[in-house]
Amino acid sequence: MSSFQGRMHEYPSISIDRFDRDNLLAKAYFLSHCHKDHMKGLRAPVLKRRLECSLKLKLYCSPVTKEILLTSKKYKFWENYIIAIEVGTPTQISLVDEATGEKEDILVTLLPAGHCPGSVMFLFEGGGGTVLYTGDFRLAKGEVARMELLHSGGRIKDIQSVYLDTTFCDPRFYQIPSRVECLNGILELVRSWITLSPYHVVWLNCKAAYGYEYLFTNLSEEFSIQVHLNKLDMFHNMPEILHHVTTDRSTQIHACRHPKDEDFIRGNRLPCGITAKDGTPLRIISIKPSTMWFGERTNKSSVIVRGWWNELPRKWWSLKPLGRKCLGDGEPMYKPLGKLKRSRNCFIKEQDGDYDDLFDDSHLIPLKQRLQCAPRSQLDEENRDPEQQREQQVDEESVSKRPIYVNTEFLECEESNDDDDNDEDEEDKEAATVYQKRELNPIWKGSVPDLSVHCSSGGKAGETGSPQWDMFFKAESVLISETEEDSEPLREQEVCSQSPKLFSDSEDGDSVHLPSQTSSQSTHISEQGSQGSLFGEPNHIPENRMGSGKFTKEKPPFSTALDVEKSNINWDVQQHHQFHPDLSAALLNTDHSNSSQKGEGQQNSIPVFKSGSQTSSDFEIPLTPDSDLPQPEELNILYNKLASGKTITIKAPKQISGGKS
DNA sequence: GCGATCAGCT
DNA sequence: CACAGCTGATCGC
Repeated sequence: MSSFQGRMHEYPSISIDRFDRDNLLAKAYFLSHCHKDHMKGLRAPVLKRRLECSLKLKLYCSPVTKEILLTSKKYKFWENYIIAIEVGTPTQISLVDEATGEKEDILVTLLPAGHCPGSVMFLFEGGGGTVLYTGDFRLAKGEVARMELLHSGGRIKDIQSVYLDTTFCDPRFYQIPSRVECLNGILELVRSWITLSPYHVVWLNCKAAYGYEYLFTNLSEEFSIQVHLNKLDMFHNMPEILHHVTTDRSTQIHACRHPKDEDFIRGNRLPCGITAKDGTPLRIISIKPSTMWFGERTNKSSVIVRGWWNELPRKWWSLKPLGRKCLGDGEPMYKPLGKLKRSRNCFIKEQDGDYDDLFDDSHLIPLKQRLQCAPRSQLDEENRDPEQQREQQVDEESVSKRPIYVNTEFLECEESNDDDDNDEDEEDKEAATVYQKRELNPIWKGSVPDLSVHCSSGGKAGETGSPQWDMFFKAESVLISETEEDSEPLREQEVCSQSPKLFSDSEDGDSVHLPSQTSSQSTHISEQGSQGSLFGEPNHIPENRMGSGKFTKEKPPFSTALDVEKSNINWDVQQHHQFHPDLSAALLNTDHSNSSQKGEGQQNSIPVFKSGSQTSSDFEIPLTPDSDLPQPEELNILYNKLASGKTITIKAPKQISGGKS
């Protein structure tokens, strides 16, 4: 849940992404995107009543957000109160006090946020100054810098405040792979799986309602296989998406949901209940896209974790991510991080007393967690560690060149509008306040053009260097788990497109009834809906944004926002069915050799398959206390049995007293 | 019956 | 932790 309460200091009469409590008195509403945690109160009867009594009250959002919102019956009553604003089109809005008739004009500009279809940031300009509300956003390095509407007269606009979600402004997310990297990895994994046989299917475990569409469309494009979804109506005016998704269950790529879909997958069934016509059990892997994953572990050796999850007793490891201490008791709040400075490091305290305490309690945070990111000119070049210098070099290659001065509670930064450093000594411009979502999120990174973060952390983030994500994402081999059942080896056959005849549409007792499965839905593409960019593309699409290679054929909507959040994929890959003797025999040898190379020094690692030339297969998850560790001999026996296709019986884990069953 | 809140889960 | 949800229980209207 976003902790932003809906209102900004500068424009307290408008509400953004919150529609309850005090926000009921707003003169205008703004919705950045259609995720539930940004829609609190939006369907409340009290708000509906207020709408009906008002002549002026409107909700402003992007055309795509409007489309999505009105698709839902629960929000249909908004129909006459929504005004869609095209992305990248500064629009004047009058805020009218209906009691007194007082009027205030503000200019609002929607900027592409790259978070999910229709998602935008709001730039407000008016009597209260220029403020930017980012909402949830995901933008590649340099992408904001290219937004012309954040510039004026060749310079960045004087942004007084940035209202920012700092969820991923944390050293733990010291590097998140790009959408392209994640997409490449997923494509290869899916390719390696679905080409094995028509019975090999993929389930995309996508929790959020929107934000994975780029994944669906790229998968569909690459393999000419539409992705199965429960319903498509929200996309009926979005042909770029609609073309790649289907309600026809007879496909090898699924993103369908069911209230108990995890149970379905554990039982080797797809949430939609589809089965192969000839009764052959499907072989399902689940892929769980996750950005949080990249913050949950500091030592990431492999993004792809294959097999074993169901078969080994759970007591052998703990899957809990590393915990994080939380300061205070608290209700997370948006609080000012500090002043965004043009060129100096001096901090101007917010006059509002509510924030005075913010800058006095940085001592609460262990020194190690503090980030002191001084401007380059202030850094002692010789004293910086190699990692720091390396990061500096990386940053220098980017458009953004200016560092931000960061500590745990506030940051100061410099702004540059050009590529040189000529404004080092520039006078202070109007300061900007950056609001952060949680007190523990210390880093603010480049929401304003031409800002970058140069950090040296005392924590672990800087110790291991930046991961090379492309290495993690290479799917070289597949480890397949086993079950007690003996299965007939499958014919390996090329699969280049879906095989509709393969699957049975008849609903057996266990299958799921999906309400909206009409054949017309999967084929009908409306041509009426040119509602702006589905992914909030900038006014101009930078050349070479997508690099080279296999993405050159991508369509524009996906070439502009393919670079940050949801696409950070953790392939929590689970294999949920029978062991394929031939394949596994070959692959298990690989695993075995990897495990052998590890030696005794790393016994608390889960065996995983590694990519490319990497030989280490560490995946460091702490052991559950008092658990037994499988000895190498046991593993050898296990591997050999698996390799030869024998049945393996796993002992039930011991009950740990006091623990959950 | 509905909405709000909370706990629990993924 | 928290991403973006969901379900179920409880309480008040």
